[in-house]
Order: sequence, then C-alpha cells, then structure tokens
Amino acid sequence: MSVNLGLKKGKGQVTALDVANELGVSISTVSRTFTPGASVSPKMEEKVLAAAKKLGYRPNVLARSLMTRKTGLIGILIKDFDNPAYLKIIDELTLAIQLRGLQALVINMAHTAGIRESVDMIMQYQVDGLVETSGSSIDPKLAEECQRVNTPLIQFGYNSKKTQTSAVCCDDFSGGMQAAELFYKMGYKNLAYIASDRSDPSMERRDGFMSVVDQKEGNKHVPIEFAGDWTYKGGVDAASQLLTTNSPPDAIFCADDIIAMGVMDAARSKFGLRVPEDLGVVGFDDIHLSDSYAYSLTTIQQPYNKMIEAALDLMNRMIEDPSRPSEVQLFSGKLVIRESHNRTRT
Amino acid sequence: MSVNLGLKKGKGQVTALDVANELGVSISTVSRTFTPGASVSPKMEEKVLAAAKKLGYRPNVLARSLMTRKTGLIGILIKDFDNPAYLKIIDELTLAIQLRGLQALVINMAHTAGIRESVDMIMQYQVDGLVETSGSSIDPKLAEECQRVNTPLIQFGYNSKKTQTSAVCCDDFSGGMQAAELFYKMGYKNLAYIASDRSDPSMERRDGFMSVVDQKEGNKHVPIEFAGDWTYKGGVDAASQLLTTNSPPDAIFCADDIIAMGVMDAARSKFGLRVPEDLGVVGFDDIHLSDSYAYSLTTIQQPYNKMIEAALDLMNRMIEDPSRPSEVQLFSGKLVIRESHNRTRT
DNA sequence: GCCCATCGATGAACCGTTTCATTAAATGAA
DNA sequence: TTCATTTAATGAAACGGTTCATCGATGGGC
Repeated sequence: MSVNLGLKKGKGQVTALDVANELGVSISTVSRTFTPGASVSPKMEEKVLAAAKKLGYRPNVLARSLMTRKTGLIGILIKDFDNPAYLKIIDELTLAIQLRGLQALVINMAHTAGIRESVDMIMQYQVDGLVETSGSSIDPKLAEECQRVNTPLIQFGYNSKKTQTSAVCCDDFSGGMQAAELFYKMGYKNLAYIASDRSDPSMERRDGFMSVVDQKEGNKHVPIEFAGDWTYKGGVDAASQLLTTNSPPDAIFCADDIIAMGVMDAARSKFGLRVPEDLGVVGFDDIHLSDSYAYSLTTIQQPYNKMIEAALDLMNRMIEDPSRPSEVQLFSGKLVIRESHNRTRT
Repeated sequence: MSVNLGLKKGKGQVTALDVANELGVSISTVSRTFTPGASVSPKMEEKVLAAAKKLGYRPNVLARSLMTRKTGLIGILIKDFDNPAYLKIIDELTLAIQLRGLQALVINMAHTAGIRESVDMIMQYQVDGLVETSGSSIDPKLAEECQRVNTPLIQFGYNSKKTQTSAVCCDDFSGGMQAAELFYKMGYKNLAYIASDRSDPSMERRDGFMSVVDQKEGNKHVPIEFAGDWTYKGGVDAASQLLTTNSPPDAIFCADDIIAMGVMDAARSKFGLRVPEDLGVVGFDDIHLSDSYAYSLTTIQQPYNKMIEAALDLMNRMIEDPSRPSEVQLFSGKLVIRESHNRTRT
C-alpha cells in the first residue's frame, strides 16, 4: 500500500543499493552523487537526492572509511576532568571539530587499566588524528604508536620539551612575565609563586615570572610552593604553607585559576587577609567563576579559539602529509583585569 | 633483512590477511581468534596472537561493524557546556562507557546550524545508542529519527513528560522536598525558590519544594523568581529581584548550584547579607567549588555513578531489544550538608 | 580395522561504500 | 552524415573484516 518509508529492511538500514534500485541506476551513480566533485549530471543528481530523501538514505561513513582511509574521527584525550578549565576546551574543541565536518571521540585517560589498552582501543577506531589535552606529559607508548601507524598527534596547551610531538599552546613564559609586571606596577613588594607540579606549563610560568623579578630586583629570593596538583585544595594547602612563614608574600601568582581560588579562600578564611588589599593574587586560564563577586580574579586568559583553529589547521596539514616534521605554535595569553590584583582600588 | 615490523604496507595498515599469511592460515582463523567464543584451538590461538603482536595487528572495529552491525559508538549529546555540572557527567559517562568496551562520540549541540544537519551527522556514524544530557527538552526531530532507524535514545538527568523517550534521572521532586524540610528544620521562615527556566527539572524541584511548604503552612505565598538560564549571572539577577521586595525571603532554594553561587554573592555583595545567618541557601548538583570556603554550599547531590550505570544498563537492554517500551528510572538525590543552610552554626 | 562423532580450519559470500577502467551516449565539427 | 571528443553511467574489484556451511583430520568405541 504505502511506500516503505525508510523502515529498515530486515535488521539493515537503507542502503545505496535501495536508492539505486528505486531509480533503476547503478550503485556507483548513487555513490558519486554523494561524492563532492564526482561526475554526475544535474538531473540525475536531483533524482538521486530525491529518492534518497524519500527512502531516508544516508551514506554509511564507516563503510566509506574503508575505501577512503579517512574516518573523520578525531580523538580527544583528556586525563584531568577535575579542572573546570577543561569544560571550555572540550566545548570549543568539539564544536570546531564538528564545524569542519568531523566528529570528536572523547577518550577519558583516567581509565585505571594500563595505557596499553587505551591506545589499542583508540587505534582500533582508526581516528584520523589525536589531540592530547591531558595537561600532563604525553605517554611515550602513545607517541611511539602514533608514529608507527602514522596518526597525527597534537599536544594542546602543553609543550613538553622532552618529546618531539607537535604542540599548540599558550606562551606560558610571557604569561608569567605579565603577572610579575602587573604586581610590580600595583606596588606589591614580596612576590611568590604557587606551582601545581613540576610539569612544563607550571615551570614555564614560573620561569617567566622569575625572569621579571630577577630583572627588577637582581636575584632576590622568591618563595615557591607546590600545590601538588591543579586543584582548589592544593591551592589552600600551598597558601597555608606560604602564609605561615615569617616573611609572608603580599602577592601570589598561581599556576592556574582553581589554585588561585584556593589561595584566596585560604588567605581570607584562615589568615583573615583581605584580597587584594593585603594580598594580591593573579591566576591563569580564566575559568568559570573567575569573574564572580566572590573571586573577581585577575588572570591570564588563553586564547582558546585561536589555539583550537591553529591546532586543527595543523592537524589537517599533518593528515595530508604524514611525513611533515613536528611543529610547535605559541600563542600569547591575554591579561584579564579584575580586582584581585588591585590593592589601590577605590 | 629485518622483518617488516608493523610498517604500513603502501598506505594501508597491518591487516588480518598479513597475519594469516605470516602463519600460512586462513583469514577466518585470524578472525575467530579475535572473536570471543569462537572455535579455535589453544595452540593456534597462541600462534595467531603472537604473530599479531609481532606484526602490530589490531582488528579494524569499523570494518567489523559492517558485519556485526554494532559500532561500539555511543553518542553523547550536550548542549549546555556553560554549566560546570556537566564536567562531572562527561567525566563519569565517558569512563563508564569505556569500561564497557565502548567509545563516546561527543556531540556538541550548540552547533548554530540546524538540528537537521546534526542529526544527519550523528546517524551517519551508526552509533549504537544516544545519551542526551543537554538538560533541555529533546528535539522532536531527533527522537523521531531515532525511532525510525531503531537507535536507542536515553535522556539523562531530565525527564520530560511530553515525550515518550526513556530517561534516567534524579528525583527532582523529592530533592525539592528535602530542601524545604531542611529550611524549616533550621528555623527559616520565609522561603523562596529561584528557578532556572520553565524546564521540567526546574519545575519539578519547585513542586517538591512547594509541597512541603503547603503541608507546613497551608497555601502560604512563596515567591518564585526565574534566573532565565542555569548561570551564575542568572542567579545574581534573580536574587537581586527577590531581595528588593518589601518582604524578602530568609531562605532561598535554587534550581542548581551555579545559580546558588550567584545568589550568595549577590546577597553578600549587593545587599550586605550574611549567609547563612541572614539568608539560607540550598542548591542542587554539588559542583566543583560548592565545597569551597567561599560558598560551602549545602546542596543536593545527584547520584551520577548510579544513574550512569543504570543508563548504560538500560541502553544495553534497548540495543538488544529495540522494540522494548520506553522506561523512566528515578534516583533520589543525597543532601550534602555544608554551611549555607545553617543559621545556627557555632 | 572400521565407523562415527567431534573439533578446528577453510572458502566463499557478505557488509556498504568508493574507485577506476570501460562502455554507451551525446555533442560538436567538418 | 560521419567521425572524433567529451560526458555520464556501469560493473567489477577493492576495503578489512565476520559468518556459516563444508570439509578433513583426529580420536574413541566396538
């Protein structure tokens, strides 16, 4: 009676063959209609499109990938879901990937099972490329495997000098410099730094910060404390250490915003200090709530949109030419002025 | 000279044929070795595994999916990346998916292009199932399409009474009740609610809240304000409204934590109120920073781990039996006691 | 020594596409 | 009209697997 409108035949789905039969043409003709730049007459194209729509046909990307050797899948590796900074990254990254007609396979590296299994899983899905955002150093096994099977790998927001992998990241050094310069400009005298761990971004930010201190005050001692990780609690603990010494700092630059929030809260709640009057604080990343009344945190914002575009452009080039040498791109962060740095606010 | 250790042949990769040739057996034998439950002798299995390892062979999941009609891909739809609550959901959801041997395709629905294109894209990747976490009502086009192509669709954390789709979510009504009961217990007198929008969870939380108020005080008027969305700023604005009326509330239940934070900050910064002494606040979700010194927010925590397991179990059953009727599962939230509700703290 | 049952490996068909060498048709020029 | 040339559609062979009917070998029971 009525046409079988897209109902699955058997367990299957509507296939190019169904469309071809509907019109009495060959499968190839249908295929070419959905292949940009292939040779097909306008009227035929129209007919195929109409039939496809009528039957509810959609090309099977996975079957296509067998021939084209492109899946359109980009793997995103994330380890540290604790840090709110990653929400923005995932958001913008997935969106940018989709706008390029690709899809994001998000891989949670917190997986307690070994890295080996994770790598296997990822590779089985034939991703066209991998973006590592974990914030920690790339696993050598993974890098090696990518090399072996010719899968582009880009490190996002983190440039390890130890590995050869391509990277797109924020200029941590200059970020650190900006923080120190701002503190001096606002009249703070005793600067300190709270690192997260010994990871490259954390150390790079310190180095930039120190370079300005050295330039202004020779090699004055600057206390450095380690939060241990990129967490609020780490910030609370590190600040507690720093503020109980006999010459506590009056300005603290933090490896990132979430640590900075811990620092501010510790200073206020445990030491009765006012921010920014008694203690200046500058963070890094500009996460959610950095602009809240509670924190109003002056911070260094990473230009994620630019970085993501650059990363995907680079990824494209690497996919086209797998033998391309690795490459590192740096983007400078933007100082976002709020109140936590401003002891002279009116 | 040396064995071709996993180097790609041509542009290709190591394939089952390579392994078969290496051992002089058939492709089927290799295939069966990687198919759990297939009939293969122990010595042969060992030999194949060894050869596979030596050559660096990994089955191509995508090619496999052509025959098995299972891709192992679970699509996760997210619209509202602004809300930090989603970080936890993505984290636990992707992890749980991986632990079941599947992979998560994250689809950002903020895509400005129409829903039509998004649906097309998703379906082209032949996902085994879809989890919608967007927090807003499911698009009818999507639901319809899932129905048509027999793809299980589960709504996570949101139960719309308007659609037929399966859902796994928090018992919003009882959550609202818990908040009201707590306020009464702590001696607050003038309760209010700040909704986000008119979405089901927001309204359901209100209804639960009101049911307790009605029970305790007959039909006393309870002011309700709308934040407009699930944001900090929405909370600030709504609280500002609520607190400038001539009989301002002394306790506010908020549709979620991020709104609650806006409320607390507005109360403190713009009205000079102390929380919890002058104003009690209870939120919903238990996001990052809810346990910070700055907020110490009493809130209702959704049992995400249980909910996620339930959702994936349900998904499994739906995949096995696509004709299964839709189903809704409710999990009650857990009150997390901190300080924002406690005017009598010592 | 013979027959039957069992188990493991094989070969071919198939999954839904693309690609490319052919073929067929249409166009244009002479 | 004829022939050369362009254009469009076709058919078959991939792509990397799974599945299943079939076949051969092995071993046990008598």
